[in-house]
Amino acid sequence: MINKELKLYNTLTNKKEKFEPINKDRVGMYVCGPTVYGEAHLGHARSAITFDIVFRTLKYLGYNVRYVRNFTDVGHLVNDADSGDDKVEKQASKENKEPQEVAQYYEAKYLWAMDNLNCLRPSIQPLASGHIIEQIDLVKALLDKGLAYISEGSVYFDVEKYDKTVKPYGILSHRTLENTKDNSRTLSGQEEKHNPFDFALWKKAPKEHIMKWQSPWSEGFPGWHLECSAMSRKYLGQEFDIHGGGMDLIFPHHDCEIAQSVGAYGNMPAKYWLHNNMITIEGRKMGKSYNNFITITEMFSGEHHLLQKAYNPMTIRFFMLMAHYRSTLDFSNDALIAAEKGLNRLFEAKDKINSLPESKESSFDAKKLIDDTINAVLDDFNTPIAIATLFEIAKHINSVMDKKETITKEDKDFLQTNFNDIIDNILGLKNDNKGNNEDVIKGLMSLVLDMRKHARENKDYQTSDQIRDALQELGIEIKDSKDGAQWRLNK
RNA sequence: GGUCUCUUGACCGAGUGGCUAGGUGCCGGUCUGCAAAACCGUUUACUCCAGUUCGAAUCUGGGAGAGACCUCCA
Repeated sequence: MINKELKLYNTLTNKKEKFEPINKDRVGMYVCGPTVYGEAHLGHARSAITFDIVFRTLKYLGYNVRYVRNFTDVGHLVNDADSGDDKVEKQASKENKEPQEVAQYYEAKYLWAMDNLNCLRPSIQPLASGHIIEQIDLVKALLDKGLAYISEGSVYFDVEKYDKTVKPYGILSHRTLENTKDNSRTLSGQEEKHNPFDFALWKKAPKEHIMKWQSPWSEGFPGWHLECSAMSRKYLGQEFDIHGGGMDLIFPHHDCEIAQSVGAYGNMPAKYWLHNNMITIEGRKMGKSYNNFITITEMFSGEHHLLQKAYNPMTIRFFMLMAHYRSTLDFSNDALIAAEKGLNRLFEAKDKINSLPESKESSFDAKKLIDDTINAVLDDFNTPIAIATLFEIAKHINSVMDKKETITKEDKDFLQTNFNDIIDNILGLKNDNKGNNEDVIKGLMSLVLDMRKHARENKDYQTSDQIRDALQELGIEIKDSKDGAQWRLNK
């Protein structure tokens, strides 16, 4: 264990707090994952990257972390109670596929994208559809406590009763029930509910609904917030350390989760609630509902009208880490390009450490700079400060290389270990600038063949033969024809 | 309408009551046959108004603008 203090901003208290795990060296973290009815976009990436940093930092500190992130493949209603449609199912009928088919497809795509962004896979990635029994049990527990009621085959959470008899509703978003009452929209089809702000725990499925399960109340499906309460409890226990997600989940999602868990089991599910801010695009939140999102696939390929070019995964990751996770981050090509160049500079410095000339003395305090970097990360995951400090170190590395500064062997070894450790393991930035080799080879070949053609036109057969022979050595066969030269790689 | 947040230089983006954040760009330099790359140096700043203070971009009050949540949402 590394004996350093980690501070994190707790939405519950609106304060930065010292992290003290419930168990000495084990940490449980639950993060709300995506609803798998569409492709992952930059917003999903931000959330995944944010909590990847949390995960990596905790591991760096020596904690044994169990990181749980769910896939929501069922149960999120499109439009409150009035339609009863399920997002996954709706998408399925649109694509003429089985709901499970759609969910699995997007689940795989999501994982592919996050793997590329070098996000470590969570320890457990449960599916909502695989935990119907646990969710039914939770509904039962709430009914037993009298905090839920049955209406027309559906079960609703009695928010008012909970608020009066158990705990104030809305403690995470810091709003009062009075406040919520005043502002709840009156939606159609809510006659089943006692109050408009009550939320569904179990919904009776309309006959055309495909995704449905047997329950004591009706053939139906679980309510919007239930899965996270049920699954976090199953894998992390009744009380765990960190619960995370996007800021847009604070209300109602996380407040409902709290109400369900506290109502059923008596205690707060998590101690620390962490929320990442949104990615914006032209000042607006990026999201499906605004139809202004860029998928990660599009980022990698550059095929989107707002993209000037393709961006590689590490550029995207670095771009996100250059802003603090609790600030909104505005998407722009300029910022991405700036990130790309900056990251390369950092990688170049990293590669140089090994070949630095050693001296008797160091002209700068490597230990302090590394300390500053780590302390920045430990101060509520302040990656922008950490990165700024890494750039400072990079500048020193370059200066030593230019013989304007000096470094001892000891400091050099220290940097080699720690600079790399921070970049590789804490920030999770890896230098895999392999790029698209095929395009490069094609370009190179047309260039080489062009030069050979010129040589032949000038009757410089010595050069043209030299090119052909050298290519032959590399396993590239040249075939001259009337229409020019063709080539083939014999491997 | 209610609750809350934000407003920093050409762009992105940190931050603290007093000391140049950092990146990208621009400009200058080193290097170079020329160029590019690389490296070094430099430059422009805190939405407006009033107040507290020896001193505020940072605290307080007010104005303007933007955004988030209040409905599924990372």
